[in-house]
Amino acid sequence: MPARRSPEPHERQRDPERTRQRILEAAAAEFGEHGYAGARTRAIAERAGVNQQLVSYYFGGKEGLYRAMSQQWEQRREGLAPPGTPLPDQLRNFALEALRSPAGVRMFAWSGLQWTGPDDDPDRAERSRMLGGGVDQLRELQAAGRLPAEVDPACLQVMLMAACMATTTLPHVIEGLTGADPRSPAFVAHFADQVAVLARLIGLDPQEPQTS
Amino acid sequence: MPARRSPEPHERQRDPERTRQRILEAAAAEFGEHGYAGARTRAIAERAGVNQQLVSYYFGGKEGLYRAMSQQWEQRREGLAPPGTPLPDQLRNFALEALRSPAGVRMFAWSGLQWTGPDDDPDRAERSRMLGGGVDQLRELQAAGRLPAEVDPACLQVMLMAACMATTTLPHVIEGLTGADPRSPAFVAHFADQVAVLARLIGLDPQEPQTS
DNA sequence: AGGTTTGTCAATCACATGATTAATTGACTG
DNA sequence: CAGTCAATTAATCATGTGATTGACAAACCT
Repeated sequence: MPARRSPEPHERQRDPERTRQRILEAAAAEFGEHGYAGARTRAIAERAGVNQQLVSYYFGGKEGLYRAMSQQWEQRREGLAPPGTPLPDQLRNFALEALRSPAGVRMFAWSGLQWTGPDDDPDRAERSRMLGGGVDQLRELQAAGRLPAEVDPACLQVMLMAACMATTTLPHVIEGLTGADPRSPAFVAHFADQVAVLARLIGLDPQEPQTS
Repeated sequence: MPARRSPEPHERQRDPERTRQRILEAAAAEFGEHGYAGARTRAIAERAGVNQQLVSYYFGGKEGLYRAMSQQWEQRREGLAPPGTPLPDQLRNFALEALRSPAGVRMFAWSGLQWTGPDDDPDRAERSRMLGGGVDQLRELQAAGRLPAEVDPACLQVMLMAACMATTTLPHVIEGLTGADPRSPAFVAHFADQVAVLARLIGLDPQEPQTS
């Protein structure tokens, strides 16, 4: 009998960490597809291949699971925009995120509609920390005179983010307007390019290394 | 006793048309706030001040009510963009819609996330009918050489729509970035102006009556 | 090995939800 | 005024839902 002595964590029959992770992944998928109200705890357990009770055991119920998972996603989002990247590319990358982790983008969209106010928003801190950078870049651009004074950088940033998420938030509009499948890799890529084009149109190009 | 003979419809104790309408309005509010899955039939009945059963009586249940109401909203949306209006103003108006009928805009946003495909989309027809105009204007603009060839007019239109809806779809981002209340009339108005500014930045201004 | 803790499961509960049924009330007809 | 139909209500149902309970089994400790 091959009764091994010290099984590697990933081979163990009982691996709480792995189970936790599986539940979180399943939750992201389910919540992403149906939103908080539409998601079913049973469905999450099934997706994860575990017993439903474990959701309560590890996260204290549906709400706790939602919080844990959304927080995890907010943190993951922080690494999304490397500081040095030119804005058009940064935006294109964000638009492409709909391809890399559709569930994450969808969750982000749901959370916007569910948002009720600054209070009871557990992810407020992570979010504002993550979003500061983009606005700063726009402010610099404006200070350099490359953006009209009438532009409010924060608003512009928000509008561009909304634009990037359109394949997720407005698929019905896209389908009705172009006939294309808003979620197909081909279209998302095309759309991401168009976001970059828009950014360039506004004049967010990286300037050639300073003439004066 | 003032037993009047022909009471005006709105004074009658029993007025099916009025009841129908009250239910539809209540439904818009409830569905707008919580989305389809989150909305409660009981809450709709209470808002409307009628018995819950009437929802089934008039609309055949929650789903029927949702369909009826969303269709009504799609139709109402058609009158939103008068043909002659310059694009920047048209966009500003759309952004201001978050003030005039928040429920309508929110419903539109929910429907995007719930959207599963061209099939089982009852409002497809109305939507595409309503959206055609904007893209045409952009195409003309492009044909006139006032918009780079690399721009895909349909995508641009979608991105601008998404931007207009940002006070509704990304309130958490707005709050975290500006500290302002994303739903306050003051901010929505400011944001709508910024949308117009963006439109002008892209060059969607109405051209002064042709020089050549 | 024996006992304790921790991870997992099956079975079940209490409750909210959407729907149904049947009764009631008001309006219109002849 | 009786009778009929439409509008509205109250009471109840079947079911899906998230949560709980208690058994039990694998790992850990000595």
